[in-house]
Amino acid sequence: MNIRTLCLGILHFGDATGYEIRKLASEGDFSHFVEASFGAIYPALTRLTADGLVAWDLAAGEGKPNRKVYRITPAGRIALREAMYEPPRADIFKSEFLFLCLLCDVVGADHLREMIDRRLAQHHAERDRMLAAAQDCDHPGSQFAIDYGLALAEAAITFLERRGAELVASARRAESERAAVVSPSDGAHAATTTETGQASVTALRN
Amino acid sequence: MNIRTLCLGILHFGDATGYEIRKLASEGDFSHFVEASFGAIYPALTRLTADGLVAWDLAAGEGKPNRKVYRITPAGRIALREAMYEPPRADIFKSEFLFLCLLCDVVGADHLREMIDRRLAQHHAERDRMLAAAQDCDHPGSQFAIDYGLALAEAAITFLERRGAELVASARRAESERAAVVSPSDGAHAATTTETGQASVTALRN
DNA sequence: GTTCACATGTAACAGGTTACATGATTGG
DNA sequence: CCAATCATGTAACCTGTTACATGTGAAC
Repeated sequence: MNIRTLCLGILHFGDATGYEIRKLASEGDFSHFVEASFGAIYPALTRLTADGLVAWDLAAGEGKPNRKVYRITPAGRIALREAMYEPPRADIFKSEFLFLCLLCDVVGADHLREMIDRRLAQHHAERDRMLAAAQDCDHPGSQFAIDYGLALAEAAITFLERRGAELVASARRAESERAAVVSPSDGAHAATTTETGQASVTALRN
Repeated sequence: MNIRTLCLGILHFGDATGYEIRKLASEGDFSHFVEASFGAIYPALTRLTADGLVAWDLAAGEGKPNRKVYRITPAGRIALREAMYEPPRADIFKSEFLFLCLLCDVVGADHLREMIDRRLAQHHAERDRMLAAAQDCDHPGSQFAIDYGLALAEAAITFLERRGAELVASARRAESERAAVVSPSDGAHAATTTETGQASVTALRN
């Protein structure tokens, strides 16, 4: 699904500016399963306007200039409906965090624990946000989507709380094994890192 | 996280060809939280080779030619470790399916039900796959990642089974309301669609 | 004999991100 | 007065996808 369809979907629920659309998509009710940045939204709206699927009015807000309030046109509603009849693509779930967990034996146990705690905190925060959103919401679709996100967040929290410590323990084990092999005494580890590390520092960036 | 890091992570667990890496990333144990295609992996491996982070040997397999078996180098291990110490990006969850649910009142209830059933079937299939993978796996990180995926799949299945019918019912309601407003008698719906639809057909593609 | 799985790679292209550029208003 | 929020937009860049091009061996 492209950004244009996303914009149409958001505008289906009510008029909005590009700024507001981005906010809804990255902080609001839509944020749990879509993504959008300014650089993607503004061009999308321009093109939707050219195609006649949306239109805008300049709102003479209190002093705030250049507020383009977009609305979906009848043609836009039809295009949206059509898009919704194309088979949805498979859900995409990308998790660098899980990748880190998978590679638990290449990082220190302390780092791993910190990452797990941080993720847990994020999930908690997100859950609270969704819980609040679920309250003032009576639209069936939104309710469904929020509750779905809530159910997944709940599951993630439960899992991490139950199994996180276990993973950290195994990382701790790997760590001490590594230390035992590389250097019977302490301190030699850093040396091993710099030895071959010269070429690889930040090699994976850009 | 870029594809190069992904390749390093996979090679950390053992040597593999580009073909195998893609398979692991899109069907194997890694597939639940990463994504990669041939067009991304082969260039990534070429560059990793140039950077000295991986190396390859031509395997003279039984008749099969040109099998480049890649392995991670010591410098590669260090780069991987370094990459794992960068704070992981937030998980990305994109779901066209949930977007469809959100817009339940613009599609027909039958279509919605079909989509939900299909998604349910996909989740079931994926769960079975993960269940099988969890069996022959004793590595703590992999076990953790698989069980995480399993927990989320379970939660999604439970939710969809419990709440799917409800959403379909509300779509059904919206549908009949729409029919009542647009055309008291049946059959006029298609006409409404084509009326303004001319310009919007496939307008959202490309 | 043809389809499937294995196997590698390239090139065009689309799509989106990041950073930049700009400016008003509000609240601490 | 400075930071944050509101508000719009552009351009360079990166990254990855899709489709193409090619070839082998095994199984049906």
